Amino acid sequence: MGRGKIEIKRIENSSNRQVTYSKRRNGIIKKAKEISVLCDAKVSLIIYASSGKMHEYCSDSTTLADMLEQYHRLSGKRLWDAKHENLSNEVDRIKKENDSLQVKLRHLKGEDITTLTHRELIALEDALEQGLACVRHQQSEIVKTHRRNHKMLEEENKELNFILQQQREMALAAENVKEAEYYQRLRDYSSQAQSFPYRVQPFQPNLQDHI
Amino acid sequence: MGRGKIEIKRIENSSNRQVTYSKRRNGIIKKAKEISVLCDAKVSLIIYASSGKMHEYCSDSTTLADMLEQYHRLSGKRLWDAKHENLSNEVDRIKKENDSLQVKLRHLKGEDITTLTHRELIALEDALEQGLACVRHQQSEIVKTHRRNHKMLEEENKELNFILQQQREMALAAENVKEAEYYQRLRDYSSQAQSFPYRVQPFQPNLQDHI
DNA sequence: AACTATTGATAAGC
DNA sequence: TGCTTATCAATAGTT
Repeated sequence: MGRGKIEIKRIENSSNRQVTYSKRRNGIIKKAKEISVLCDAKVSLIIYASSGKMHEYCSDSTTLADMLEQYHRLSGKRLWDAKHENLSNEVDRIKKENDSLQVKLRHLKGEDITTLTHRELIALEDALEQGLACVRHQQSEIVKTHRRNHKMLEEENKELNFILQQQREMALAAENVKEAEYYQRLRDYSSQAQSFPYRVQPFQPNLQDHI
Repeated sequence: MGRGKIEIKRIENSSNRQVTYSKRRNGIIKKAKEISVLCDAKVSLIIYASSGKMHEYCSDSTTLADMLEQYHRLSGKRLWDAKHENLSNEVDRIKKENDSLQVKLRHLKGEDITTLTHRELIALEDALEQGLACVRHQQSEIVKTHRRNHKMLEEENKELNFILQQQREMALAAENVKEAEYYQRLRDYSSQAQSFPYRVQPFQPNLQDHI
């Protein structure tokens, strides 16, 4: 279509090629739009010119990512890079490991063991016994530690009580001293007031008994 | 182009739409091939019909994966990042789950339990005891089954031996009958051959003793 | 980029 | 689907 027929082979004239590219590119994109509207189709179109410039078209109803997702599902071909595939493999690997761990865990809990052989059951029993021994040992360790702590606290308590007692006694002694001084001053005052030479106060031999 | 002009909007008649889709799809793919040859361009075209069927075209000189790689580089848009991130997250999630399972397993085996509280140790002990009970029960079940099977085999064996013995006896009896017949014929012959009125043959009272 | 003669695509019909 | 054909659309070459 055009002023003359053309052979479908590379256009050697660079500017002609460029012009044809531009015209036909628009043509294809228009066609893509039309088919997507007319026929309710999803179209994804990517064109790279030899110059390196890129043009793309994607139906309004979808995205390129969606298209590729569907492509992946329908064709089974993998378009993603190696990294993606590695991740995918890793997920599979870890999932398998997970399953295996879950099975082991269930076996140790005594679940799903009807399919095990006698030999496997014996190994399981051994493992459980050893685990139980360790756990009980640890429990007794904890009890021991608790006891030790308890004893230490008790002793500390005793010591603190002792110190407290000492402090109280010291405070009491100070009080007595003050009291003694008070009476002394009273005596001084009396002797002064009465202008009498001397008078002996009653002695107090056991201060502790007052507490 | 065609017998009449058409409006660019969804074709409601389903079979018309299907026919138009097919024709135009071929048209676009032809155009794509032409531009890629004429203008040295790389073209990638993916079309999904509303029916779900997929058609694709990709220039001979390249692959879809290459095209997307270039797309990635030229547009900067990341088509599979979301997917990638999802996978990455899933890997993390499963790894964590894995770790937790490993820890549980180690605890049940009595390892790494020094950091556990007394309460946790008690729970662990309970779990181990229950597991042990299940495993031992299963072991005894297996032993029971083995015993039962053993007994059955013994009985079957006995029965087979009995049947075999019977067959031997029957075979022996049959053999004796044949032998008796043989001697009878011999007797008959002798008495006939001598054409003598009668002559008593030596009697054989205990045939069995000959065997 | 606009024009247009010409070819190519395709809508309708079978 | 495939074929045909009248008609319209795309575009090659020109300006």
